[in-house]
Amino acid sequence: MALADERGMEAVTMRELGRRLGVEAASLYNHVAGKDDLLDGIVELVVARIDVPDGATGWKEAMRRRAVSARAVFSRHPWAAALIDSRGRSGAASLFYADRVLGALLGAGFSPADAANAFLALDSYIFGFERQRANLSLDGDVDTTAAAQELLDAAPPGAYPALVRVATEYASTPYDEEAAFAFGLDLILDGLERLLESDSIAGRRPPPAGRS
Amino acid sequence: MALADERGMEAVTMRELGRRLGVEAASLYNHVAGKDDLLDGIVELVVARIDVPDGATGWKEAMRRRAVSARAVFSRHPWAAALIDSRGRSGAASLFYADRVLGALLGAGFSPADAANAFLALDSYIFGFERQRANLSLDGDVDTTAAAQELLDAAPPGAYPALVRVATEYASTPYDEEAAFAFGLDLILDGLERLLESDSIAGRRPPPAGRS
DNA sequence: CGGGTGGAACTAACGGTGTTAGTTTTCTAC
DNA sequence: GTAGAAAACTAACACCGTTAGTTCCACCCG
Repeated sequence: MALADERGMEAVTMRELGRRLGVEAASLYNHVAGKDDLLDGIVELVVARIDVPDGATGWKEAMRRRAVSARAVFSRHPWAAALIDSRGRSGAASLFYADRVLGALLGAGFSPADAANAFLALDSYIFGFERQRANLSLDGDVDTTAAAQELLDAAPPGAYPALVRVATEYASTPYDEEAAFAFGLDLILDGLERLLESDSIAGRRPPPAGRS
Repeated sequence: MALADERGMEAVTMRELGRRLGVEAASLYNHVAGKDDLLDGIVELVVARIDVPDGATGWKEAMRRRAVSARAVFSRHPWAAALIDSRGRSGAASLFYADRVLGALLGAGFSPADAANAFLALDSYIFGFERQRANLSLDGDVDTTAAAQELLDAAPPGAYPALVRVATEYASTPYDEEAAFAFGLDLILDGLERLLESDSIAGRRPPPAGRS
């Protein structure tokens, strides 16, 4: 993880890791089954760092905390989200994580199907947001106003009117990533809350899994 | 793309592609600057296949169409989502795509900041969902009831109660991916609609970018 | 104290990757 | 028919993950 933090994921190679540890690459195979095993271990470590609902706080706050916690982890380790979704998450930490999240949702009154869908929707958003952040801001604090200005300069005069209008906006007022993340997150959380309320009013008729 | 479709992304290598074209690997460099250039080209082709708002249909329907279109493309080319988010999207097709989406949102009355946030939220969800789908169902039609049963068998007896409860549900009734996707999508779209209505009622006071 | 045992390092190599340099073939256009 | 360009070829480089076989060294037991 330290190696990935400092030099990026593409630098974590058996030989480089060995060099880092003062050891030959082949020697690592005494401790790890292979590179896949190594990466799986890293994934487990990362997932274990994400805050997990504790059962005491309400579901909405718990979900929000989980989301911002995941985002904090991904911001500290920009390679983590890409790594996690390039491999399955099937380790103990991942199962524990899923269990706690689903537990919080079931405890709040969601049906099993809705809980699963809510979990999937939230995780899709959280991981998807990170993915977009990672490959448009290139990790690290990019000056978004400068980036917007650059796009304005590079764009052909007539083309992309809407894109230009939005870029103009962000060329003057800086982009607040925290607010952007909260925007979509609250959309989903508020929607889930409304779903929960309408179901409890409707008197426990099993709700359809899909579209309203 | 044909090679990736048939043998997976890890099979698209310079030498294999050359073999496919009856040519040596090094010869490809007469047509492509390098592998990055090649992959960028593939990304452009994929993005160009996603339906783009045409300006005639309402914003909500246009966004939904775009989402299901993207999902259809990703389902035909399971490697595409991972490829796109492993590289930036900066080509002409990507810019065109972004412009059309933002245009539809601006035209519907969203402020530039809200349009950008809505675009980001939707794309985060669309791509994030695909990512999750790809690495838990392993491309192709996995029997989800069997997978759920397998998890039930493998889980330690006492652990993961919530996970087990949800898995039990899906061991009997099969998982409807379409419905699961629509679940989160409608959450976001309905939330955006509500945001739009409340803003237009509130009489054009510039709305905060972030949480409600 | 001495020897055996086992873990963890080493060297060397294999097949595969992207990529480059230099050369040769092939096609097109005058 | 030939000059020149486009695109193929061969050969090689540096790197990757991984394996086989070997050596070293520290610990335990008699």
